[in-house]
Amino acid sequence: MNRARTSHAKEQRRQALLDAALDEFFEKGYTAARMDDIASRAGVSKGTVYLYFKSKEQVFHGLINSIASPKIQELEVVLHSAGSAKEALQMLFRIMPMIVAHSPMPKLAKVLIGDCNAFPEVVCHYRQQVIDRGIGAITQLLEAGKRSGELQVADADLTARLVIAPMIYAAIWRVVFEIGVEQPLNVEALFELHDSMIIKALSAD
Amino acid sequence: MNRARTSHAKEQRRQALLDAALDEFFEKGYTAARMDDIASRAGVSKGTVYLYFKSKEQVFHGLINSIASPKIQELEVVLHSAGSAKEALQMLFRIMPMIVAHSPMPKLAKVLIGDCNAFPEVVCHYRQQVIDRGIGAITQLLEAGKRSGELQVADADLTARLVIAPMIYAAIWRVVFEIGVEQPLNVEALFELHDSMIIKALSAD
Amino acid sequence: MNRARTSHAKEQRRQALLDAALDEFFEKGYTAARMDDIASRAGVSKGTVYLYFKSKEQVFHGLINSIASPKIQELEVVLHSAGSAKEALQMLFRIMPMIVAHSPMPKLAKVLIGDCNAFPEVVCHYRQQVIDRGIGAITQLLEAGKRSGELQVADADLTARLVIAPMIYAAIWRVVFEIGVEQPLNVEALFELHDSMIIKALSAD
Amino acid sequence: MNRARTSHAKEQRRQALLDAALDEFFEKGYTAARMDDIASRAGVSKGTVYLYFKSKEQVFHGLINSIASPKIQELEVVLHSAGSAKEALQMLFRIMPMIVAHSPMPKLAKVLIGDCNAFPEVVCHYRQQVIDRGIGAITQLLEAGKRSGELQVADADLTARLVIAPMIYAAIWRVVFEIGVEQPLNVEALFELHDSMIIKALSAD
DNA sequence: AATGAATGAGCGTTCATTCAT
DNA sequence: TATGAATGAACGCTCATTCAT
Repeated sequence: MNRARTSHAKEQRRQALLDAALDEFFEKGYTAARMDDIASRAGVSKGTVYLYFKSKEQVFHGLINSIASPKIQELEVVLHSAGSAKEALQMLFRIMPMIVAHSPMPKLAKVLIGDCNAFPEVVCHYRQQVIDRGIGAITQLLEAGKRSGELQVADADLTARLVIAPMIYAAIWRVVFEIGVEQPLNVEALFELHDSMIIKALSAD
Repeated sequence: MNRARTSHAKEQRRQALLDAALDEFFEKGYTAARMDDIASRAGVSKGTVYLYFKSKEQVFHGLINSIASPKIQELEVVLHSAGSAKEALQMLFRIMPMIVAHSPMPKLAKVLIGDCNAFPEVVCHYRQQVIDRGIGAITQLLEAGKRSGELQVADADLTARLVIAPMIYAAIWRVVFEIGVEQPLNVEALFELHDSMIIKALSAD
Repeated sequence: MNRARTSHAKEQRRQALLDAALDEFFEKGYTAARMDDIASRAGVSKGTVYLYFKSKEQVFHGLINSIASPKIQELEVVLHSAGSAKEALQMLFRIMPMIVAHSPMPKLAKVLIGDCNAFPEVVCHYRQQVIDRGIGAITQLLEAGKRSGELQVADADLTARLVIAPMIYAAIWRVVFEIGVEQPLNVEALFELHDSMIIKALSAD
Repeated sequence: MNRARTSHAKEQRRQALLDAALDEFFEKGYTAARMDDIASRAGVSKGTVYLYFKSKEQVFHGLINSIASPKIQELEVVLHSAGSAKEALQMLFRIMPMIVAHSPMPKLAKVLIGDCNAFPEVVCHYRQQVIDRGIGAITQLLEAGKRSGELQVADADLTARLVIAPMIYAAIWRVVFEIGVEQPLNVEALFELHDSMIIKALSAD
């Protein structure tokens, strides 16, 4: 492979390595993934990986950090831009299938679940920076809906969890059960249904 | 360790090894789990494991088989014993928190998710014998409720998935985010809420 | 297996173990042969072998000792019973194919060759008690024939070696190259030819 | 150990490993030989062996292939270059002691004999490519001598075997009985004697 | 005397990491 | 910066040996 001289080229190569790492970690899990395979998937040789990451563990940390944070900020912005709570929920239910079907989130989730015990700090950090903030944003919108009388919400935090549960379910389903399967889960329809059921369940009588 | 001479004692030891294996696989993942550690967790020496299982892979298969199938049969029986669809759902929502909090299912799920790519046949078999049957049973009860006019169900299969989604969510949550955390998720309350929201969402207007 | 109470029964079982050991050592070599397999081939359990032999090494030694010595004494007797040197040689050439085709010698030779470096004392002992005595006996008969003018012998020791060389060749051939081969070496014919050629080569002009 | 960078240096290192392997297999047998010992005898570490050979078995195959074939072609050429059958035989009897005393053949033969049952395909291949061709070449020269009236040959194939038998004998003798022995077999004299006896035995009356 | 469950040292093999070029 | 040969710790698995019954 020709050399990455500029800092831009280096950043690109670093990203290529992270992409390769995600795929390898996803397919094999952290322990079974081989540095060699990450390297060749990124089109470089084994030693090169160590120019960009100090160790396999650092590749993992780099991977988590590169994916985690940005998405949540987007989410927070989107939810705050909605006029009403129901509108915000509907935006959410339109975003969710996109995340499940067209983002690296399911792969990352699989990796995190599989290797969570090997990286408790990562899990902790991830929970605080991603999960808690995500659930927090939804909790807030539910409480706003409750205050405005728009929604009937008994426990906003638990309700937020029920709101995102199908996303977790669908993400897991995709990465675990849809490897080489002909009939994939209809994610769009699932979230449309979820939308209508949640709206009905939270509507004032 | 004293010897297992009767076939009963041997079966007990086999089970002790499977228990140890579940914990090790759960904590480290299949690849990172060491046969040595499984052995000492079960209180025997390395070589002894191989008296009960031909290989690490066979330990894994033994583990999956020992946990998977029986539970689902129970579920099917329970659901069919209910008088009405709503009653059946309520039984389901009382069972779910038990499964999440007091069965090996969450640990097993974590293992399966983490190592699904290493054992596609296991995943396939598990899906057919456990997942599809579980979702199938719920789908049937929803359709029965629909036929009797008790429930409003647009798509029974997708609805069944939304019914179980919080169980997947809660199971994952427990094993991933509640390692050494002081404030655990209130699973009971979550499923009570899920119960009331699902019932409301499926009720005739 | 029922117990061997009398010392005769014990001796029989010991012999059964040695027979099994010869076959196992022959088929796998000393290192690759498993005590377990020797035991089951003899129809007893693993632990029983250790009632008759202190260790795997002792099984090997027991095996060598049980086969080696007696045969050579027979040979010495036979050769001394002959009227003339040529007669003695002819007896020898009739015995040789029997040894090659119908005695455990080829198997034993294969084992000894394969594991000679692991058991230098055994090899040394075997050479002194079997090989040197065998070659010595033939050397003596050749020298007797030379003294009587019956044979032309330049170097009796080397000639003795040329006399037995085809037996070594045939023994090796059988155990190495005739495993599952349809057309075996015609040992009888080989030694008839050897007989005639040696006689002609050693005859006075 | 410094690195083998050029393909020439790598070929050299591969050869060094094969040399080490021959010695280890010869001394301990295939099963008892340790990859570690092969490595250190070649001056490299354990892992390095696996850069050159996929497995212990492949080391064995590599060893057989590296030694077997070339020698026989030489032999065929040499025998065909002789003016007469007797001349050819004499050349053969001058080559034989060289092979026994100064080639790896005796060591290789010992290894092959000791582990023939573990590698039946190797034995089969070796027999066809080396043994049968070697015996075939000698058979042909004997038949040529017979046709020209130079030699009296009853059965060319069996005679060829008697011609080479002392080489097998001497090779075995060397590797089995001359480990740490002061008085080695006089191989030169043995083959001189064999020469004269064979010539006499095959001469027309 | 016989069994076979248990042990643990030992070996083949893998792979993260290093480093000379 | 990039390479890939070399290393050696680590792990799955085997099997000679022990010992309680």
